[in-house]
Amino acid sequence: MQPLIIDVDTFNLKYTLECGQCFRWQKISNQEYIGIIKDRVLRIVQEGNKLKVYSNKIENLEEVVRNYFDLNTDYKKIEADIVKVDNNVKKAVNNTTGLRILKQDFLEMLLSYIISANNNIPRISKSVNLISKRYGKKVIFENKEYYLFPTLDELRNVTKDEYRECMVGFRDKYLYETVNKLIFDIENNKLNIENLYNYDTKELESYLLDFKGVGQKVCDCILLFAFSRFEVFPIDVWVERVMSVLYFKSSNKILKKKDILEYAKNNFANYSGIIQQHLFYNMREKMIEIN
DNA sequence: CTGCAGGCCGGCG
DNA sequence: CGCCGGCCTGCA
Repeated sequence: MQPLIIDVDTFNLKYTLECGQCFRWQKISNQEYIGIIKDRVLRIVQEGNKLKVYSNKIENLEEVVRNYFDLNTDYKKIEADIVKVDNNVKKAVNNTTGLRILKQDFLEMLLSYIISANNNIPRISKSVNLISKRYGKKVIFENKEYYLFPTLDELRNVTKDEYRECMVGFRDKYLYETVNKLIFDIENNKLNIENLYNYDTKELESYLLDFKGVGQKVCDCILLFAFSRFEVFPIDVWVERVMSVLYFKSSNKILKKKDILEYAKNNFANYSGIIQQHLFYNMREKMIEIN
């Protein structure tokens, strides 16, 4: 088939898909990945400022891709803005320009980041893929099978033990209770998922923190990667490490998450989440030194 | 064999 | 309140 061609600016497919915000994209090469957005499978190739997009489903394809990769937001302007923050940020952003925050599915983010607690990326991917394979719809694309992330309804009758069979370990009960709470809230008119996008960030945060298995870090990841709330700053052990080296090295007192959060709020402000992803990616790929 | 990985919960001081 | 031990699983 003829690919859909999309012109892009300040966009890097590799940095965007490998910065750790998503768990299911398969890497073919540095310029080519296969993954799932909503109800379709896509193979995307980046050639300079062009994306070639192949999919099993053509209708609204450009709109779906533009929305997922947030291509209608002016990242050139955002990056020009955040490089002024300080030299660490400037260096990081220049190394990984075009890294964008995805607009991913809420349910998938909620469950994936619950699974992420005290876990590592290969195992998180494995669990999310198992859950999709067992409960999601099968899609054939280029003669191979793929599985959509299941809907709430498809998860309705899944038991705690069945989650555990997906290798999620002690997080089984959190997934089970979370799915049940979502279904309960919807059926009792306490929740309309579409409406969550209209909540202000504090309101959304307090709703998310009510789920078992969702603490501050998991909550911030959902706010950032599903709801594009760029002002949040998820702090995991890696971010804690890079922040302490870059900004608190001369400090004598014991560093607390609260201190880092306050620093980000004061200095990174409305683009904290984007800066976090650049710093995290740069550190993990050793593009900046942290000793 | 231990230790530990992109935290969270629950119990305790 | 803040602190701390335990936790599935897989890999070093």
